[in-house]
Amino acid sequence: MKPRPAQRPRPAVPRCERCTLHARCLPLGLEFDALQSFDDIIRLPQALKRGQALMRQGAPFTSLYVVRSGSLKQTVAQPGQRDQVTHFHLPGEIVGLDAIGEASCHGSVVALESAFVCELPFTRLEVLAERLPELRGRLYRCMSRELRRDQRMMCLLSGRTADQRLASFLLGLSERFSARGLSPYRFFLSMSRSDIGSYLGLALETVSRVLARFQEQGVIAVAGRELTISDIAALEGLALASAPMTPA
Amino acid sequence: MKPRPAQRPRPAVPRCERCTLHARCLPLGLEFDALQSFDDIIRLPQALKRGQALMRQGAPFTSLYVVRSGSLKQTVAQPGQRDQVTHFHLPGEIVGLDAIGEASCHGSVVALESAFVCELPFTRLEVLAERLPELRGRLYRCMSRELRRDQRMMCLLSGRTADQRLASFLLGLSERFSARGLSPYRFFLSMSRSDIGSYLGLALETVSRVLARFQEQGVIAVAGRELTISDIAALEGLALASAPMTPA
DNA sequence: TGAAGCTCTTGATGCAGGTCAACGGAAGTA
DNA sequence: TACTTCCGTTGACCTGCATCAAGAGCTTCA
Repeated sequence: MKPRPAQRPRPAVPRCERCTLHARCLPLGLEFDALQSFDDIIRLPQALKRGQALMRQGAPFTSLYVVRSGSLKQTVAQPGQRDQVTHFHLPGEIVGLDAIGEASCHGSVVALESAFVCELPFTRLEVLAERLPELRGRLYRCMSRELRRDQRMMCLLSGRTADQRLASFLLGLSERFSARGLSPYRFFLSMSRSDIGSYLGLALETVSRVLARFQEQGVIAVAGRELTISDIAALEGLALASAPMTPA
Repeated sequence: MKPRPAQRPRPAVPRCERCTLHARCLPLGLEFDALQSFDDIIRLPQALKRGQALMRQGAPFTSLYVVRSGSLKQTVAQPGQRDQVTHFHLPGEIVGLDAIGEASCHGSVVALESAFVCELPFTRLEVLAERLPELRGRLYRCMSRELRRDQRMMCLLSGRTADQRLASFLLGLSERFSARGLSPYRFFLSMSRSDIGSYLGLALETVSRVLARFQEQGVIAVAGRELTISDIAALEGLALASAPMTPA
């Protein structure tokens, strides 16, 4: 028998611990030793170029991935329709939770810009979770959070106006960026208007128009894909209020 | 110290095993012994009357529930808007997965008709999952399946016509009933038109009109809440095709 | 340098479905 | 039995957004 090929010399400090995303990532809360074990099962960060696929719908499911930098979109092919964007994945977020227990990937995931991802082979993750209750809990919580996020999305898609959808979308991005230590007011939209439209259930023209209108109203400033939120309170108002709402 | 109050005499055959839903429920695949332990942590089935709440949004989260009979709806309160229906729970389905890792319930869950539910105190479930890898896997898989279901819902809500939404909804119900050994062609809608509308992002009037039209077309027959699918192939067609679609 | 893609914007038009309104039937209740 | 409330249906109207279309920057590549 050959020696285990994946056996790597352990660094003195776990690599995860030195990762800038550590505070936001799956292994958060693991003890030193546990973190070492976790480190051992991670496959070295993979680089993805813009447009490159991380997984393809229907391909065998083997691993979860954590976004380390860059961003990706998840799409599902619709029979007889255009593909639909179901998620945008930002740094620190986990890709593939929706394929657990399935043989194959549920959607395709493509890089929107240059990106790095860490691979977590799922069977090894399961084995590790066997002895690390902390890790198990983290996994459950990640999935549960994802469920809540999807539900919020369902609420958004069901019976909200284009303005509300866009406003919520921008606020959501702002929150996610700021949680990762980036500016909540100024960020880059790595996705196209068409992607945003697909995600929000709007035509790309509508996305463009609404952004233009928000800009006219002085709520945001857009220049191509560079976005600045000028008046976050107003944006929050737009996300909630139906246009001519009579405040109770 | 008092003896453990929850200690009940174990029946010779686990109660779960005798449950008609066993083949569809969480403990599926557990060994005899594991099933006994599982049995031990279940709280006796609770009866709910129509309109009675199983959990309220914001209340402390303590337990998962499995629907044993009847049906429930989950709603989330929207700031300044009408409550929105996010799920219908049928027998064999688990309620509360979206609250795991949270202190409080994410939505309210109300019985749509007389119903029975089994309560699974979550902390005890976690302890049990510690020694039952099978159970852990089941839980992951349930959550993952839920994620996929929500995603399908998001796709449905985003850019599908009222006809497609209704058709998919009815097919989904049909499938879920048939998976539980009930007729896929004839079932009772325990939810109101308004609930369906809220769930599908449509006005209740639209739900009513579309159902009427489906009936005219001979695809279904509706009498109040009694529904019959007369032509399931046609219904599947309606679920997919956009009205004047040019098949590529 | 120009041609061929793109992505994005902006304008004009039409329709699916929301909203308002009125009514009939069923179920609960006094 | 009548009274109230809720639910479902149907009609009329109107609006938000999709769709179609044209053109303007931007890359990319030969």
